[in-house]
Amino acid sequence: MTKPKINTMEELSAAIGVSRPTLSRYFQSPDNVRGSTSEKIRLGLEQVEYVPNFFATRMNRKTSGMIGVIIPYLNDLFFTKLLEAIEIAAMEEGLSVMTKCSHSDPVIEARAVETFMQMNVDGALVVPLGNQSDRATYSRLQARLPFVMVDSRPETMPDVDYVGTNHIQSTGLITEYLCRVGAPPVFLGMPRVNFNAVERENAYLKWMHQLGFEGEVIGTELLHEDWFYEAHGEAVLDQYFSRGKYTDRSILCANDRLGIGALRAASQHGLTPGRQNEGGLRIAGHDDYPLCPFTTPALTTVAQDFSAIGKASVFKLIQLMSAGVQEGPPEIQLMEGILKLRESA
Amino acid sequence: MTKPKINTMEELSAAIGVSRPTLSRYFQSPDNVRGSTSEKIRLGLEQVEYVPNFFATRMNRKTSGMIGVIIPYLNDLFFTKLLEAIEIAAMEEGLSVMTKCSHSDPVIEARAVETFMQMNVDGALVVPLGNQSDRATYSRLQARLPFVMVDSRPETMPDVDYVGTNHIQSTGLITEYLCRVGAPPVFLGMPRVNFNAVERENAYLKWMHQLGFEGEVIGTELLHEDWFYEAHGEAVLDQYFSRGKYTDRSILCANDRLGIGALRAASQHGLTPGRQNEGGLRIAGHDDYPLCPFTTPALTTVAQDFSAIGKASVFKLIQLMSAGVQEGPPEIQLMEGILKLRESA
DNA sequence: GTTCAATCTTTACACACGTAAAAAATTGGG
DNA sequence: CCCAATTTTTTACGTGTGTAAAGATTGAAC
Repeated sequence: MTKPKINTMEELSAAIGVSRPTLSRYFQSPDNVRGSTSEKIRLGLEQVEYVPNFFATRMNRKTSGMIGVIIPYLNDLFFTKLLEAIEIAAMEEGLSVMTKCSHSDPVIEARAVETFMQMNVDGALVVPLGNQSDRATYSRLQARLPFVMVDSRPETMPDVDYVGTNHIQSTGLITEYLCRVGAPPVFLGMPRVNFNAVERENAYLKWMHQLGFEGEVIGTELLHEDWFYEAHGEAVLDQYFSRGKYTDRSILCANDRLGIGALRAASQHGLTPGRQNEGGLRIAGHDDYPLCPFTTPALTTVAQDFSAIGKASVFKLIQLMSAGVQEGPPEIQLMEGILKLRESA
Repeated sequence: MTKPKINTMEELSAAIGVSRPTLSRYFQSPDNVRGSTSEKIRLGLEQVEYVPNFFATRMNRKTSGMIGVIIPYLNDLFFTKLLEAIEIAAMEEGLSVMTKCSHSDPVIEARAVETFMQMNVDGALVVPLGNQSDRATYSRLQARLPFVMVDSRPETMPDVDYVGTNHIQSTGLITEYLCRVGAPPVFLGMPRVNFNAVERENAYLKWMHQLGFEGEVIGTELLHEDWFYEAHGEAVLDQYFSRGKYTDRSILCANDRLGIGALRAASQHGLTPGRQNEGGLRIAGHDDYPLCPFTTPALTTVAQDFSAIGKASVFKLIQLMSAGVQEGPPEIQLMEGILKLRESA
C-alpha cells in the first residue's frame, strides 16, 4: 500500500479539494485555518505522500529559521559536547541547525562559510581553527551575517562577539590548587596553533608569578606536523621521564587529551601520579573531557561549562539576528571553570 | 572598504554590464562563456559582494547535489570517526553532506528525515538508533529516497541496503585469540538496545561453542536508564570484582567504551589486566576506539574499518541515486575487522 | 430569514534563478 | 572590409510556494 506521491501544492489542492493559498496557510500553522478545514486537510494528507518543497518555501521567507555552526574537528569529545549543547539550545529556540566540520582545513572552512551565506542562514556560530583559519573568510561572514565566535578566537579579530571560557580564572583554579597542596606545577603545552592552549599557558605563567613561583613551560615544540594531542603529551613526557626529569613534579596539561597522554607516559615509566603523594608526581588537565573519570588514575581537571557556552552563544546570535545592526562594541562572555578533583592530582 | 552588496543576478547583470542568462551560464561553469567575458565577470565580481541564492538555484535543478547523514550520538568517537570517513568520501565524489544528529531521540530522528525529504537531498545515509528508532520513519524514507543503513540495522528492516562490519568475523578474531593464548573469555555485554552489541554477543556465543567452550554473558541487565558505556562497564565489573568473581578471567567487552570502564574497575580493585599473565585477568574490547592506545594498560581490541565503511556506503548511495529504481534484493556489505594486540589482553 | 464576521476561493503577482529560442552583436579569417 | 561562425542579448516561460486583494461562501447570532 504505497500512497500516491504528490509533488506540488497545486496537485495537493486538487486532490484534497482545498485552495492552494489555504493549504499554504495551513502549512505555516494549522491554526491559521478553521478547525473543520484543518481537519479535512489533515485527513487528506494521510492519504497521500507529500512534503512541501523546502527551497520554494524558504525562498519566499525573509528568514530561513536556520543557523549554521562550524566546528574544527569531529574526533574530539570536547567539540562534540559543545556542539550538542549548541544544538539543544538552538532546538529549544525553534531554530534548526546546519552543522559543518572544517576537518582542520581552512579551505573547507571557507567553503562552509560560503554555503551558509548562500543558504541564507540567519546567523553563524563558528568555533575557529587555530591560527590556520583565514581571517578574510571571517570578515566576509561578519559583513553579511550575524556571527558569534565560540570557544576560542584569534586576537586579530577583536570586532566580533565571543563566548568562551575565562581561562585566566579556570587556569587559576587549578594552578592555585596545585601550588597550595604540593609542588608548583610545570605546564605541558603544545605548538602555538591552538589559541586556548596559549591562553592557558599565559594564564598559568601569570598565576605562578603572582603566587611567587617561577613558571616553566614544556612541550611547545612541534613533534609531528599532523599531531594528535594524546600522542603529543605522551611523547613529550616520555622524553623527559626517560631522562629522569619531572618524575616527582606536578604537571599541568594544557588540556585533558594531553593529560591522558601524560598519564600514559607515566604508567609506561612505572610512575603512579596521585593526589596523595604530595611530594611526588601529580598530573592535571583542563576541560573535563568525558573520559577523565575513567582514566587510571582518574584525571583531576577543570570543567568548562559546555552547556552555558552553548546557550549563551545561541542567545547572543538570536539577539544579533533580531537587532538587525550591531550597535556598540562586541560583547565578550566568559564562563567560569569548576575544579574537578579526582585522583591524579 | 566594504563592497556594495548585490542580491540578485539581475542587479549583478546591471552592475557588470553582462546579461543575466550569460551570468547564469558563467556560474554553472566559467567555461560556458567566452574567455574575455569570463574575465570581465570575474573582475566585476571582485568589486561587489554577491552570492547566488542557494534556494533559487536548487529549485531549478532536478538534483540537489546533497546527501543527508544521520548519526545517533555525537559524543562517541566511534560515530565521529565514521562520520568523518563518510564526509571525506562524499567530498571526493563532489557531494555536499548535511549532517543531523538524532541525540538518541527517535522524534528528533524522524524530524531529521523529514527535513532531508523536504530539502530534496539526493539520498540518505542513516546510522540507526538502537531498538528505539521508529520503523515507520525508515519506511517513509525508503519510499522516497535512495537510502543506505550504516553500522547497524534492525532485523525487521531487511529490505534496505546495508554497510557495516562483519561481527561474526571480527568477534571471532578476538574470541579465538583469547581462547588460544589464555582462559576462554566471558562476554561483557549491555542492555538489548544496541544491535551491534547483541550481534557481537551472539557471535561470541557461536564461536565459543565452536571452540568447545561454554559461553558466559554478563552485564546485560539495565543499570541506569540513560546509561553511558564506560560507567556501565565499570559498574558491572565493580560488582563482580567486589565478590571476587572474574578477577582472573579473560573478559571480552562488547565495545571499547565498556572496556575502558572495565579497565577502570580493575584498577580500582588493584587488579592489573595484562597480556603476559596468561592465567590471570585479561580485558579486551571491540572497535579500536581512538583512545585505546593510551589507556593503562593499552586496550587490546578489534579495529573496524571506518574508512572502508564510509566509502562503501557513499558509493552504494551514489549507485542507488543513478540507478533510479532499485532492482533485485538489497546489498549487504560487511567489512572485516583487524586484531589490534596491545597490552590488556 | 437577515446580517455580520470569519473564512475560503479566485486571481494575480512576487521570489531568484534555469533555460530555450530568436534576434543582435561580436569575433576571426580571408 | 566583408562574411560566416560564434557568442551574447532579448524575450519569455518555468520551478513551487508566499502573499495580497477582491469576491464568494459559510456559520452563528439575532
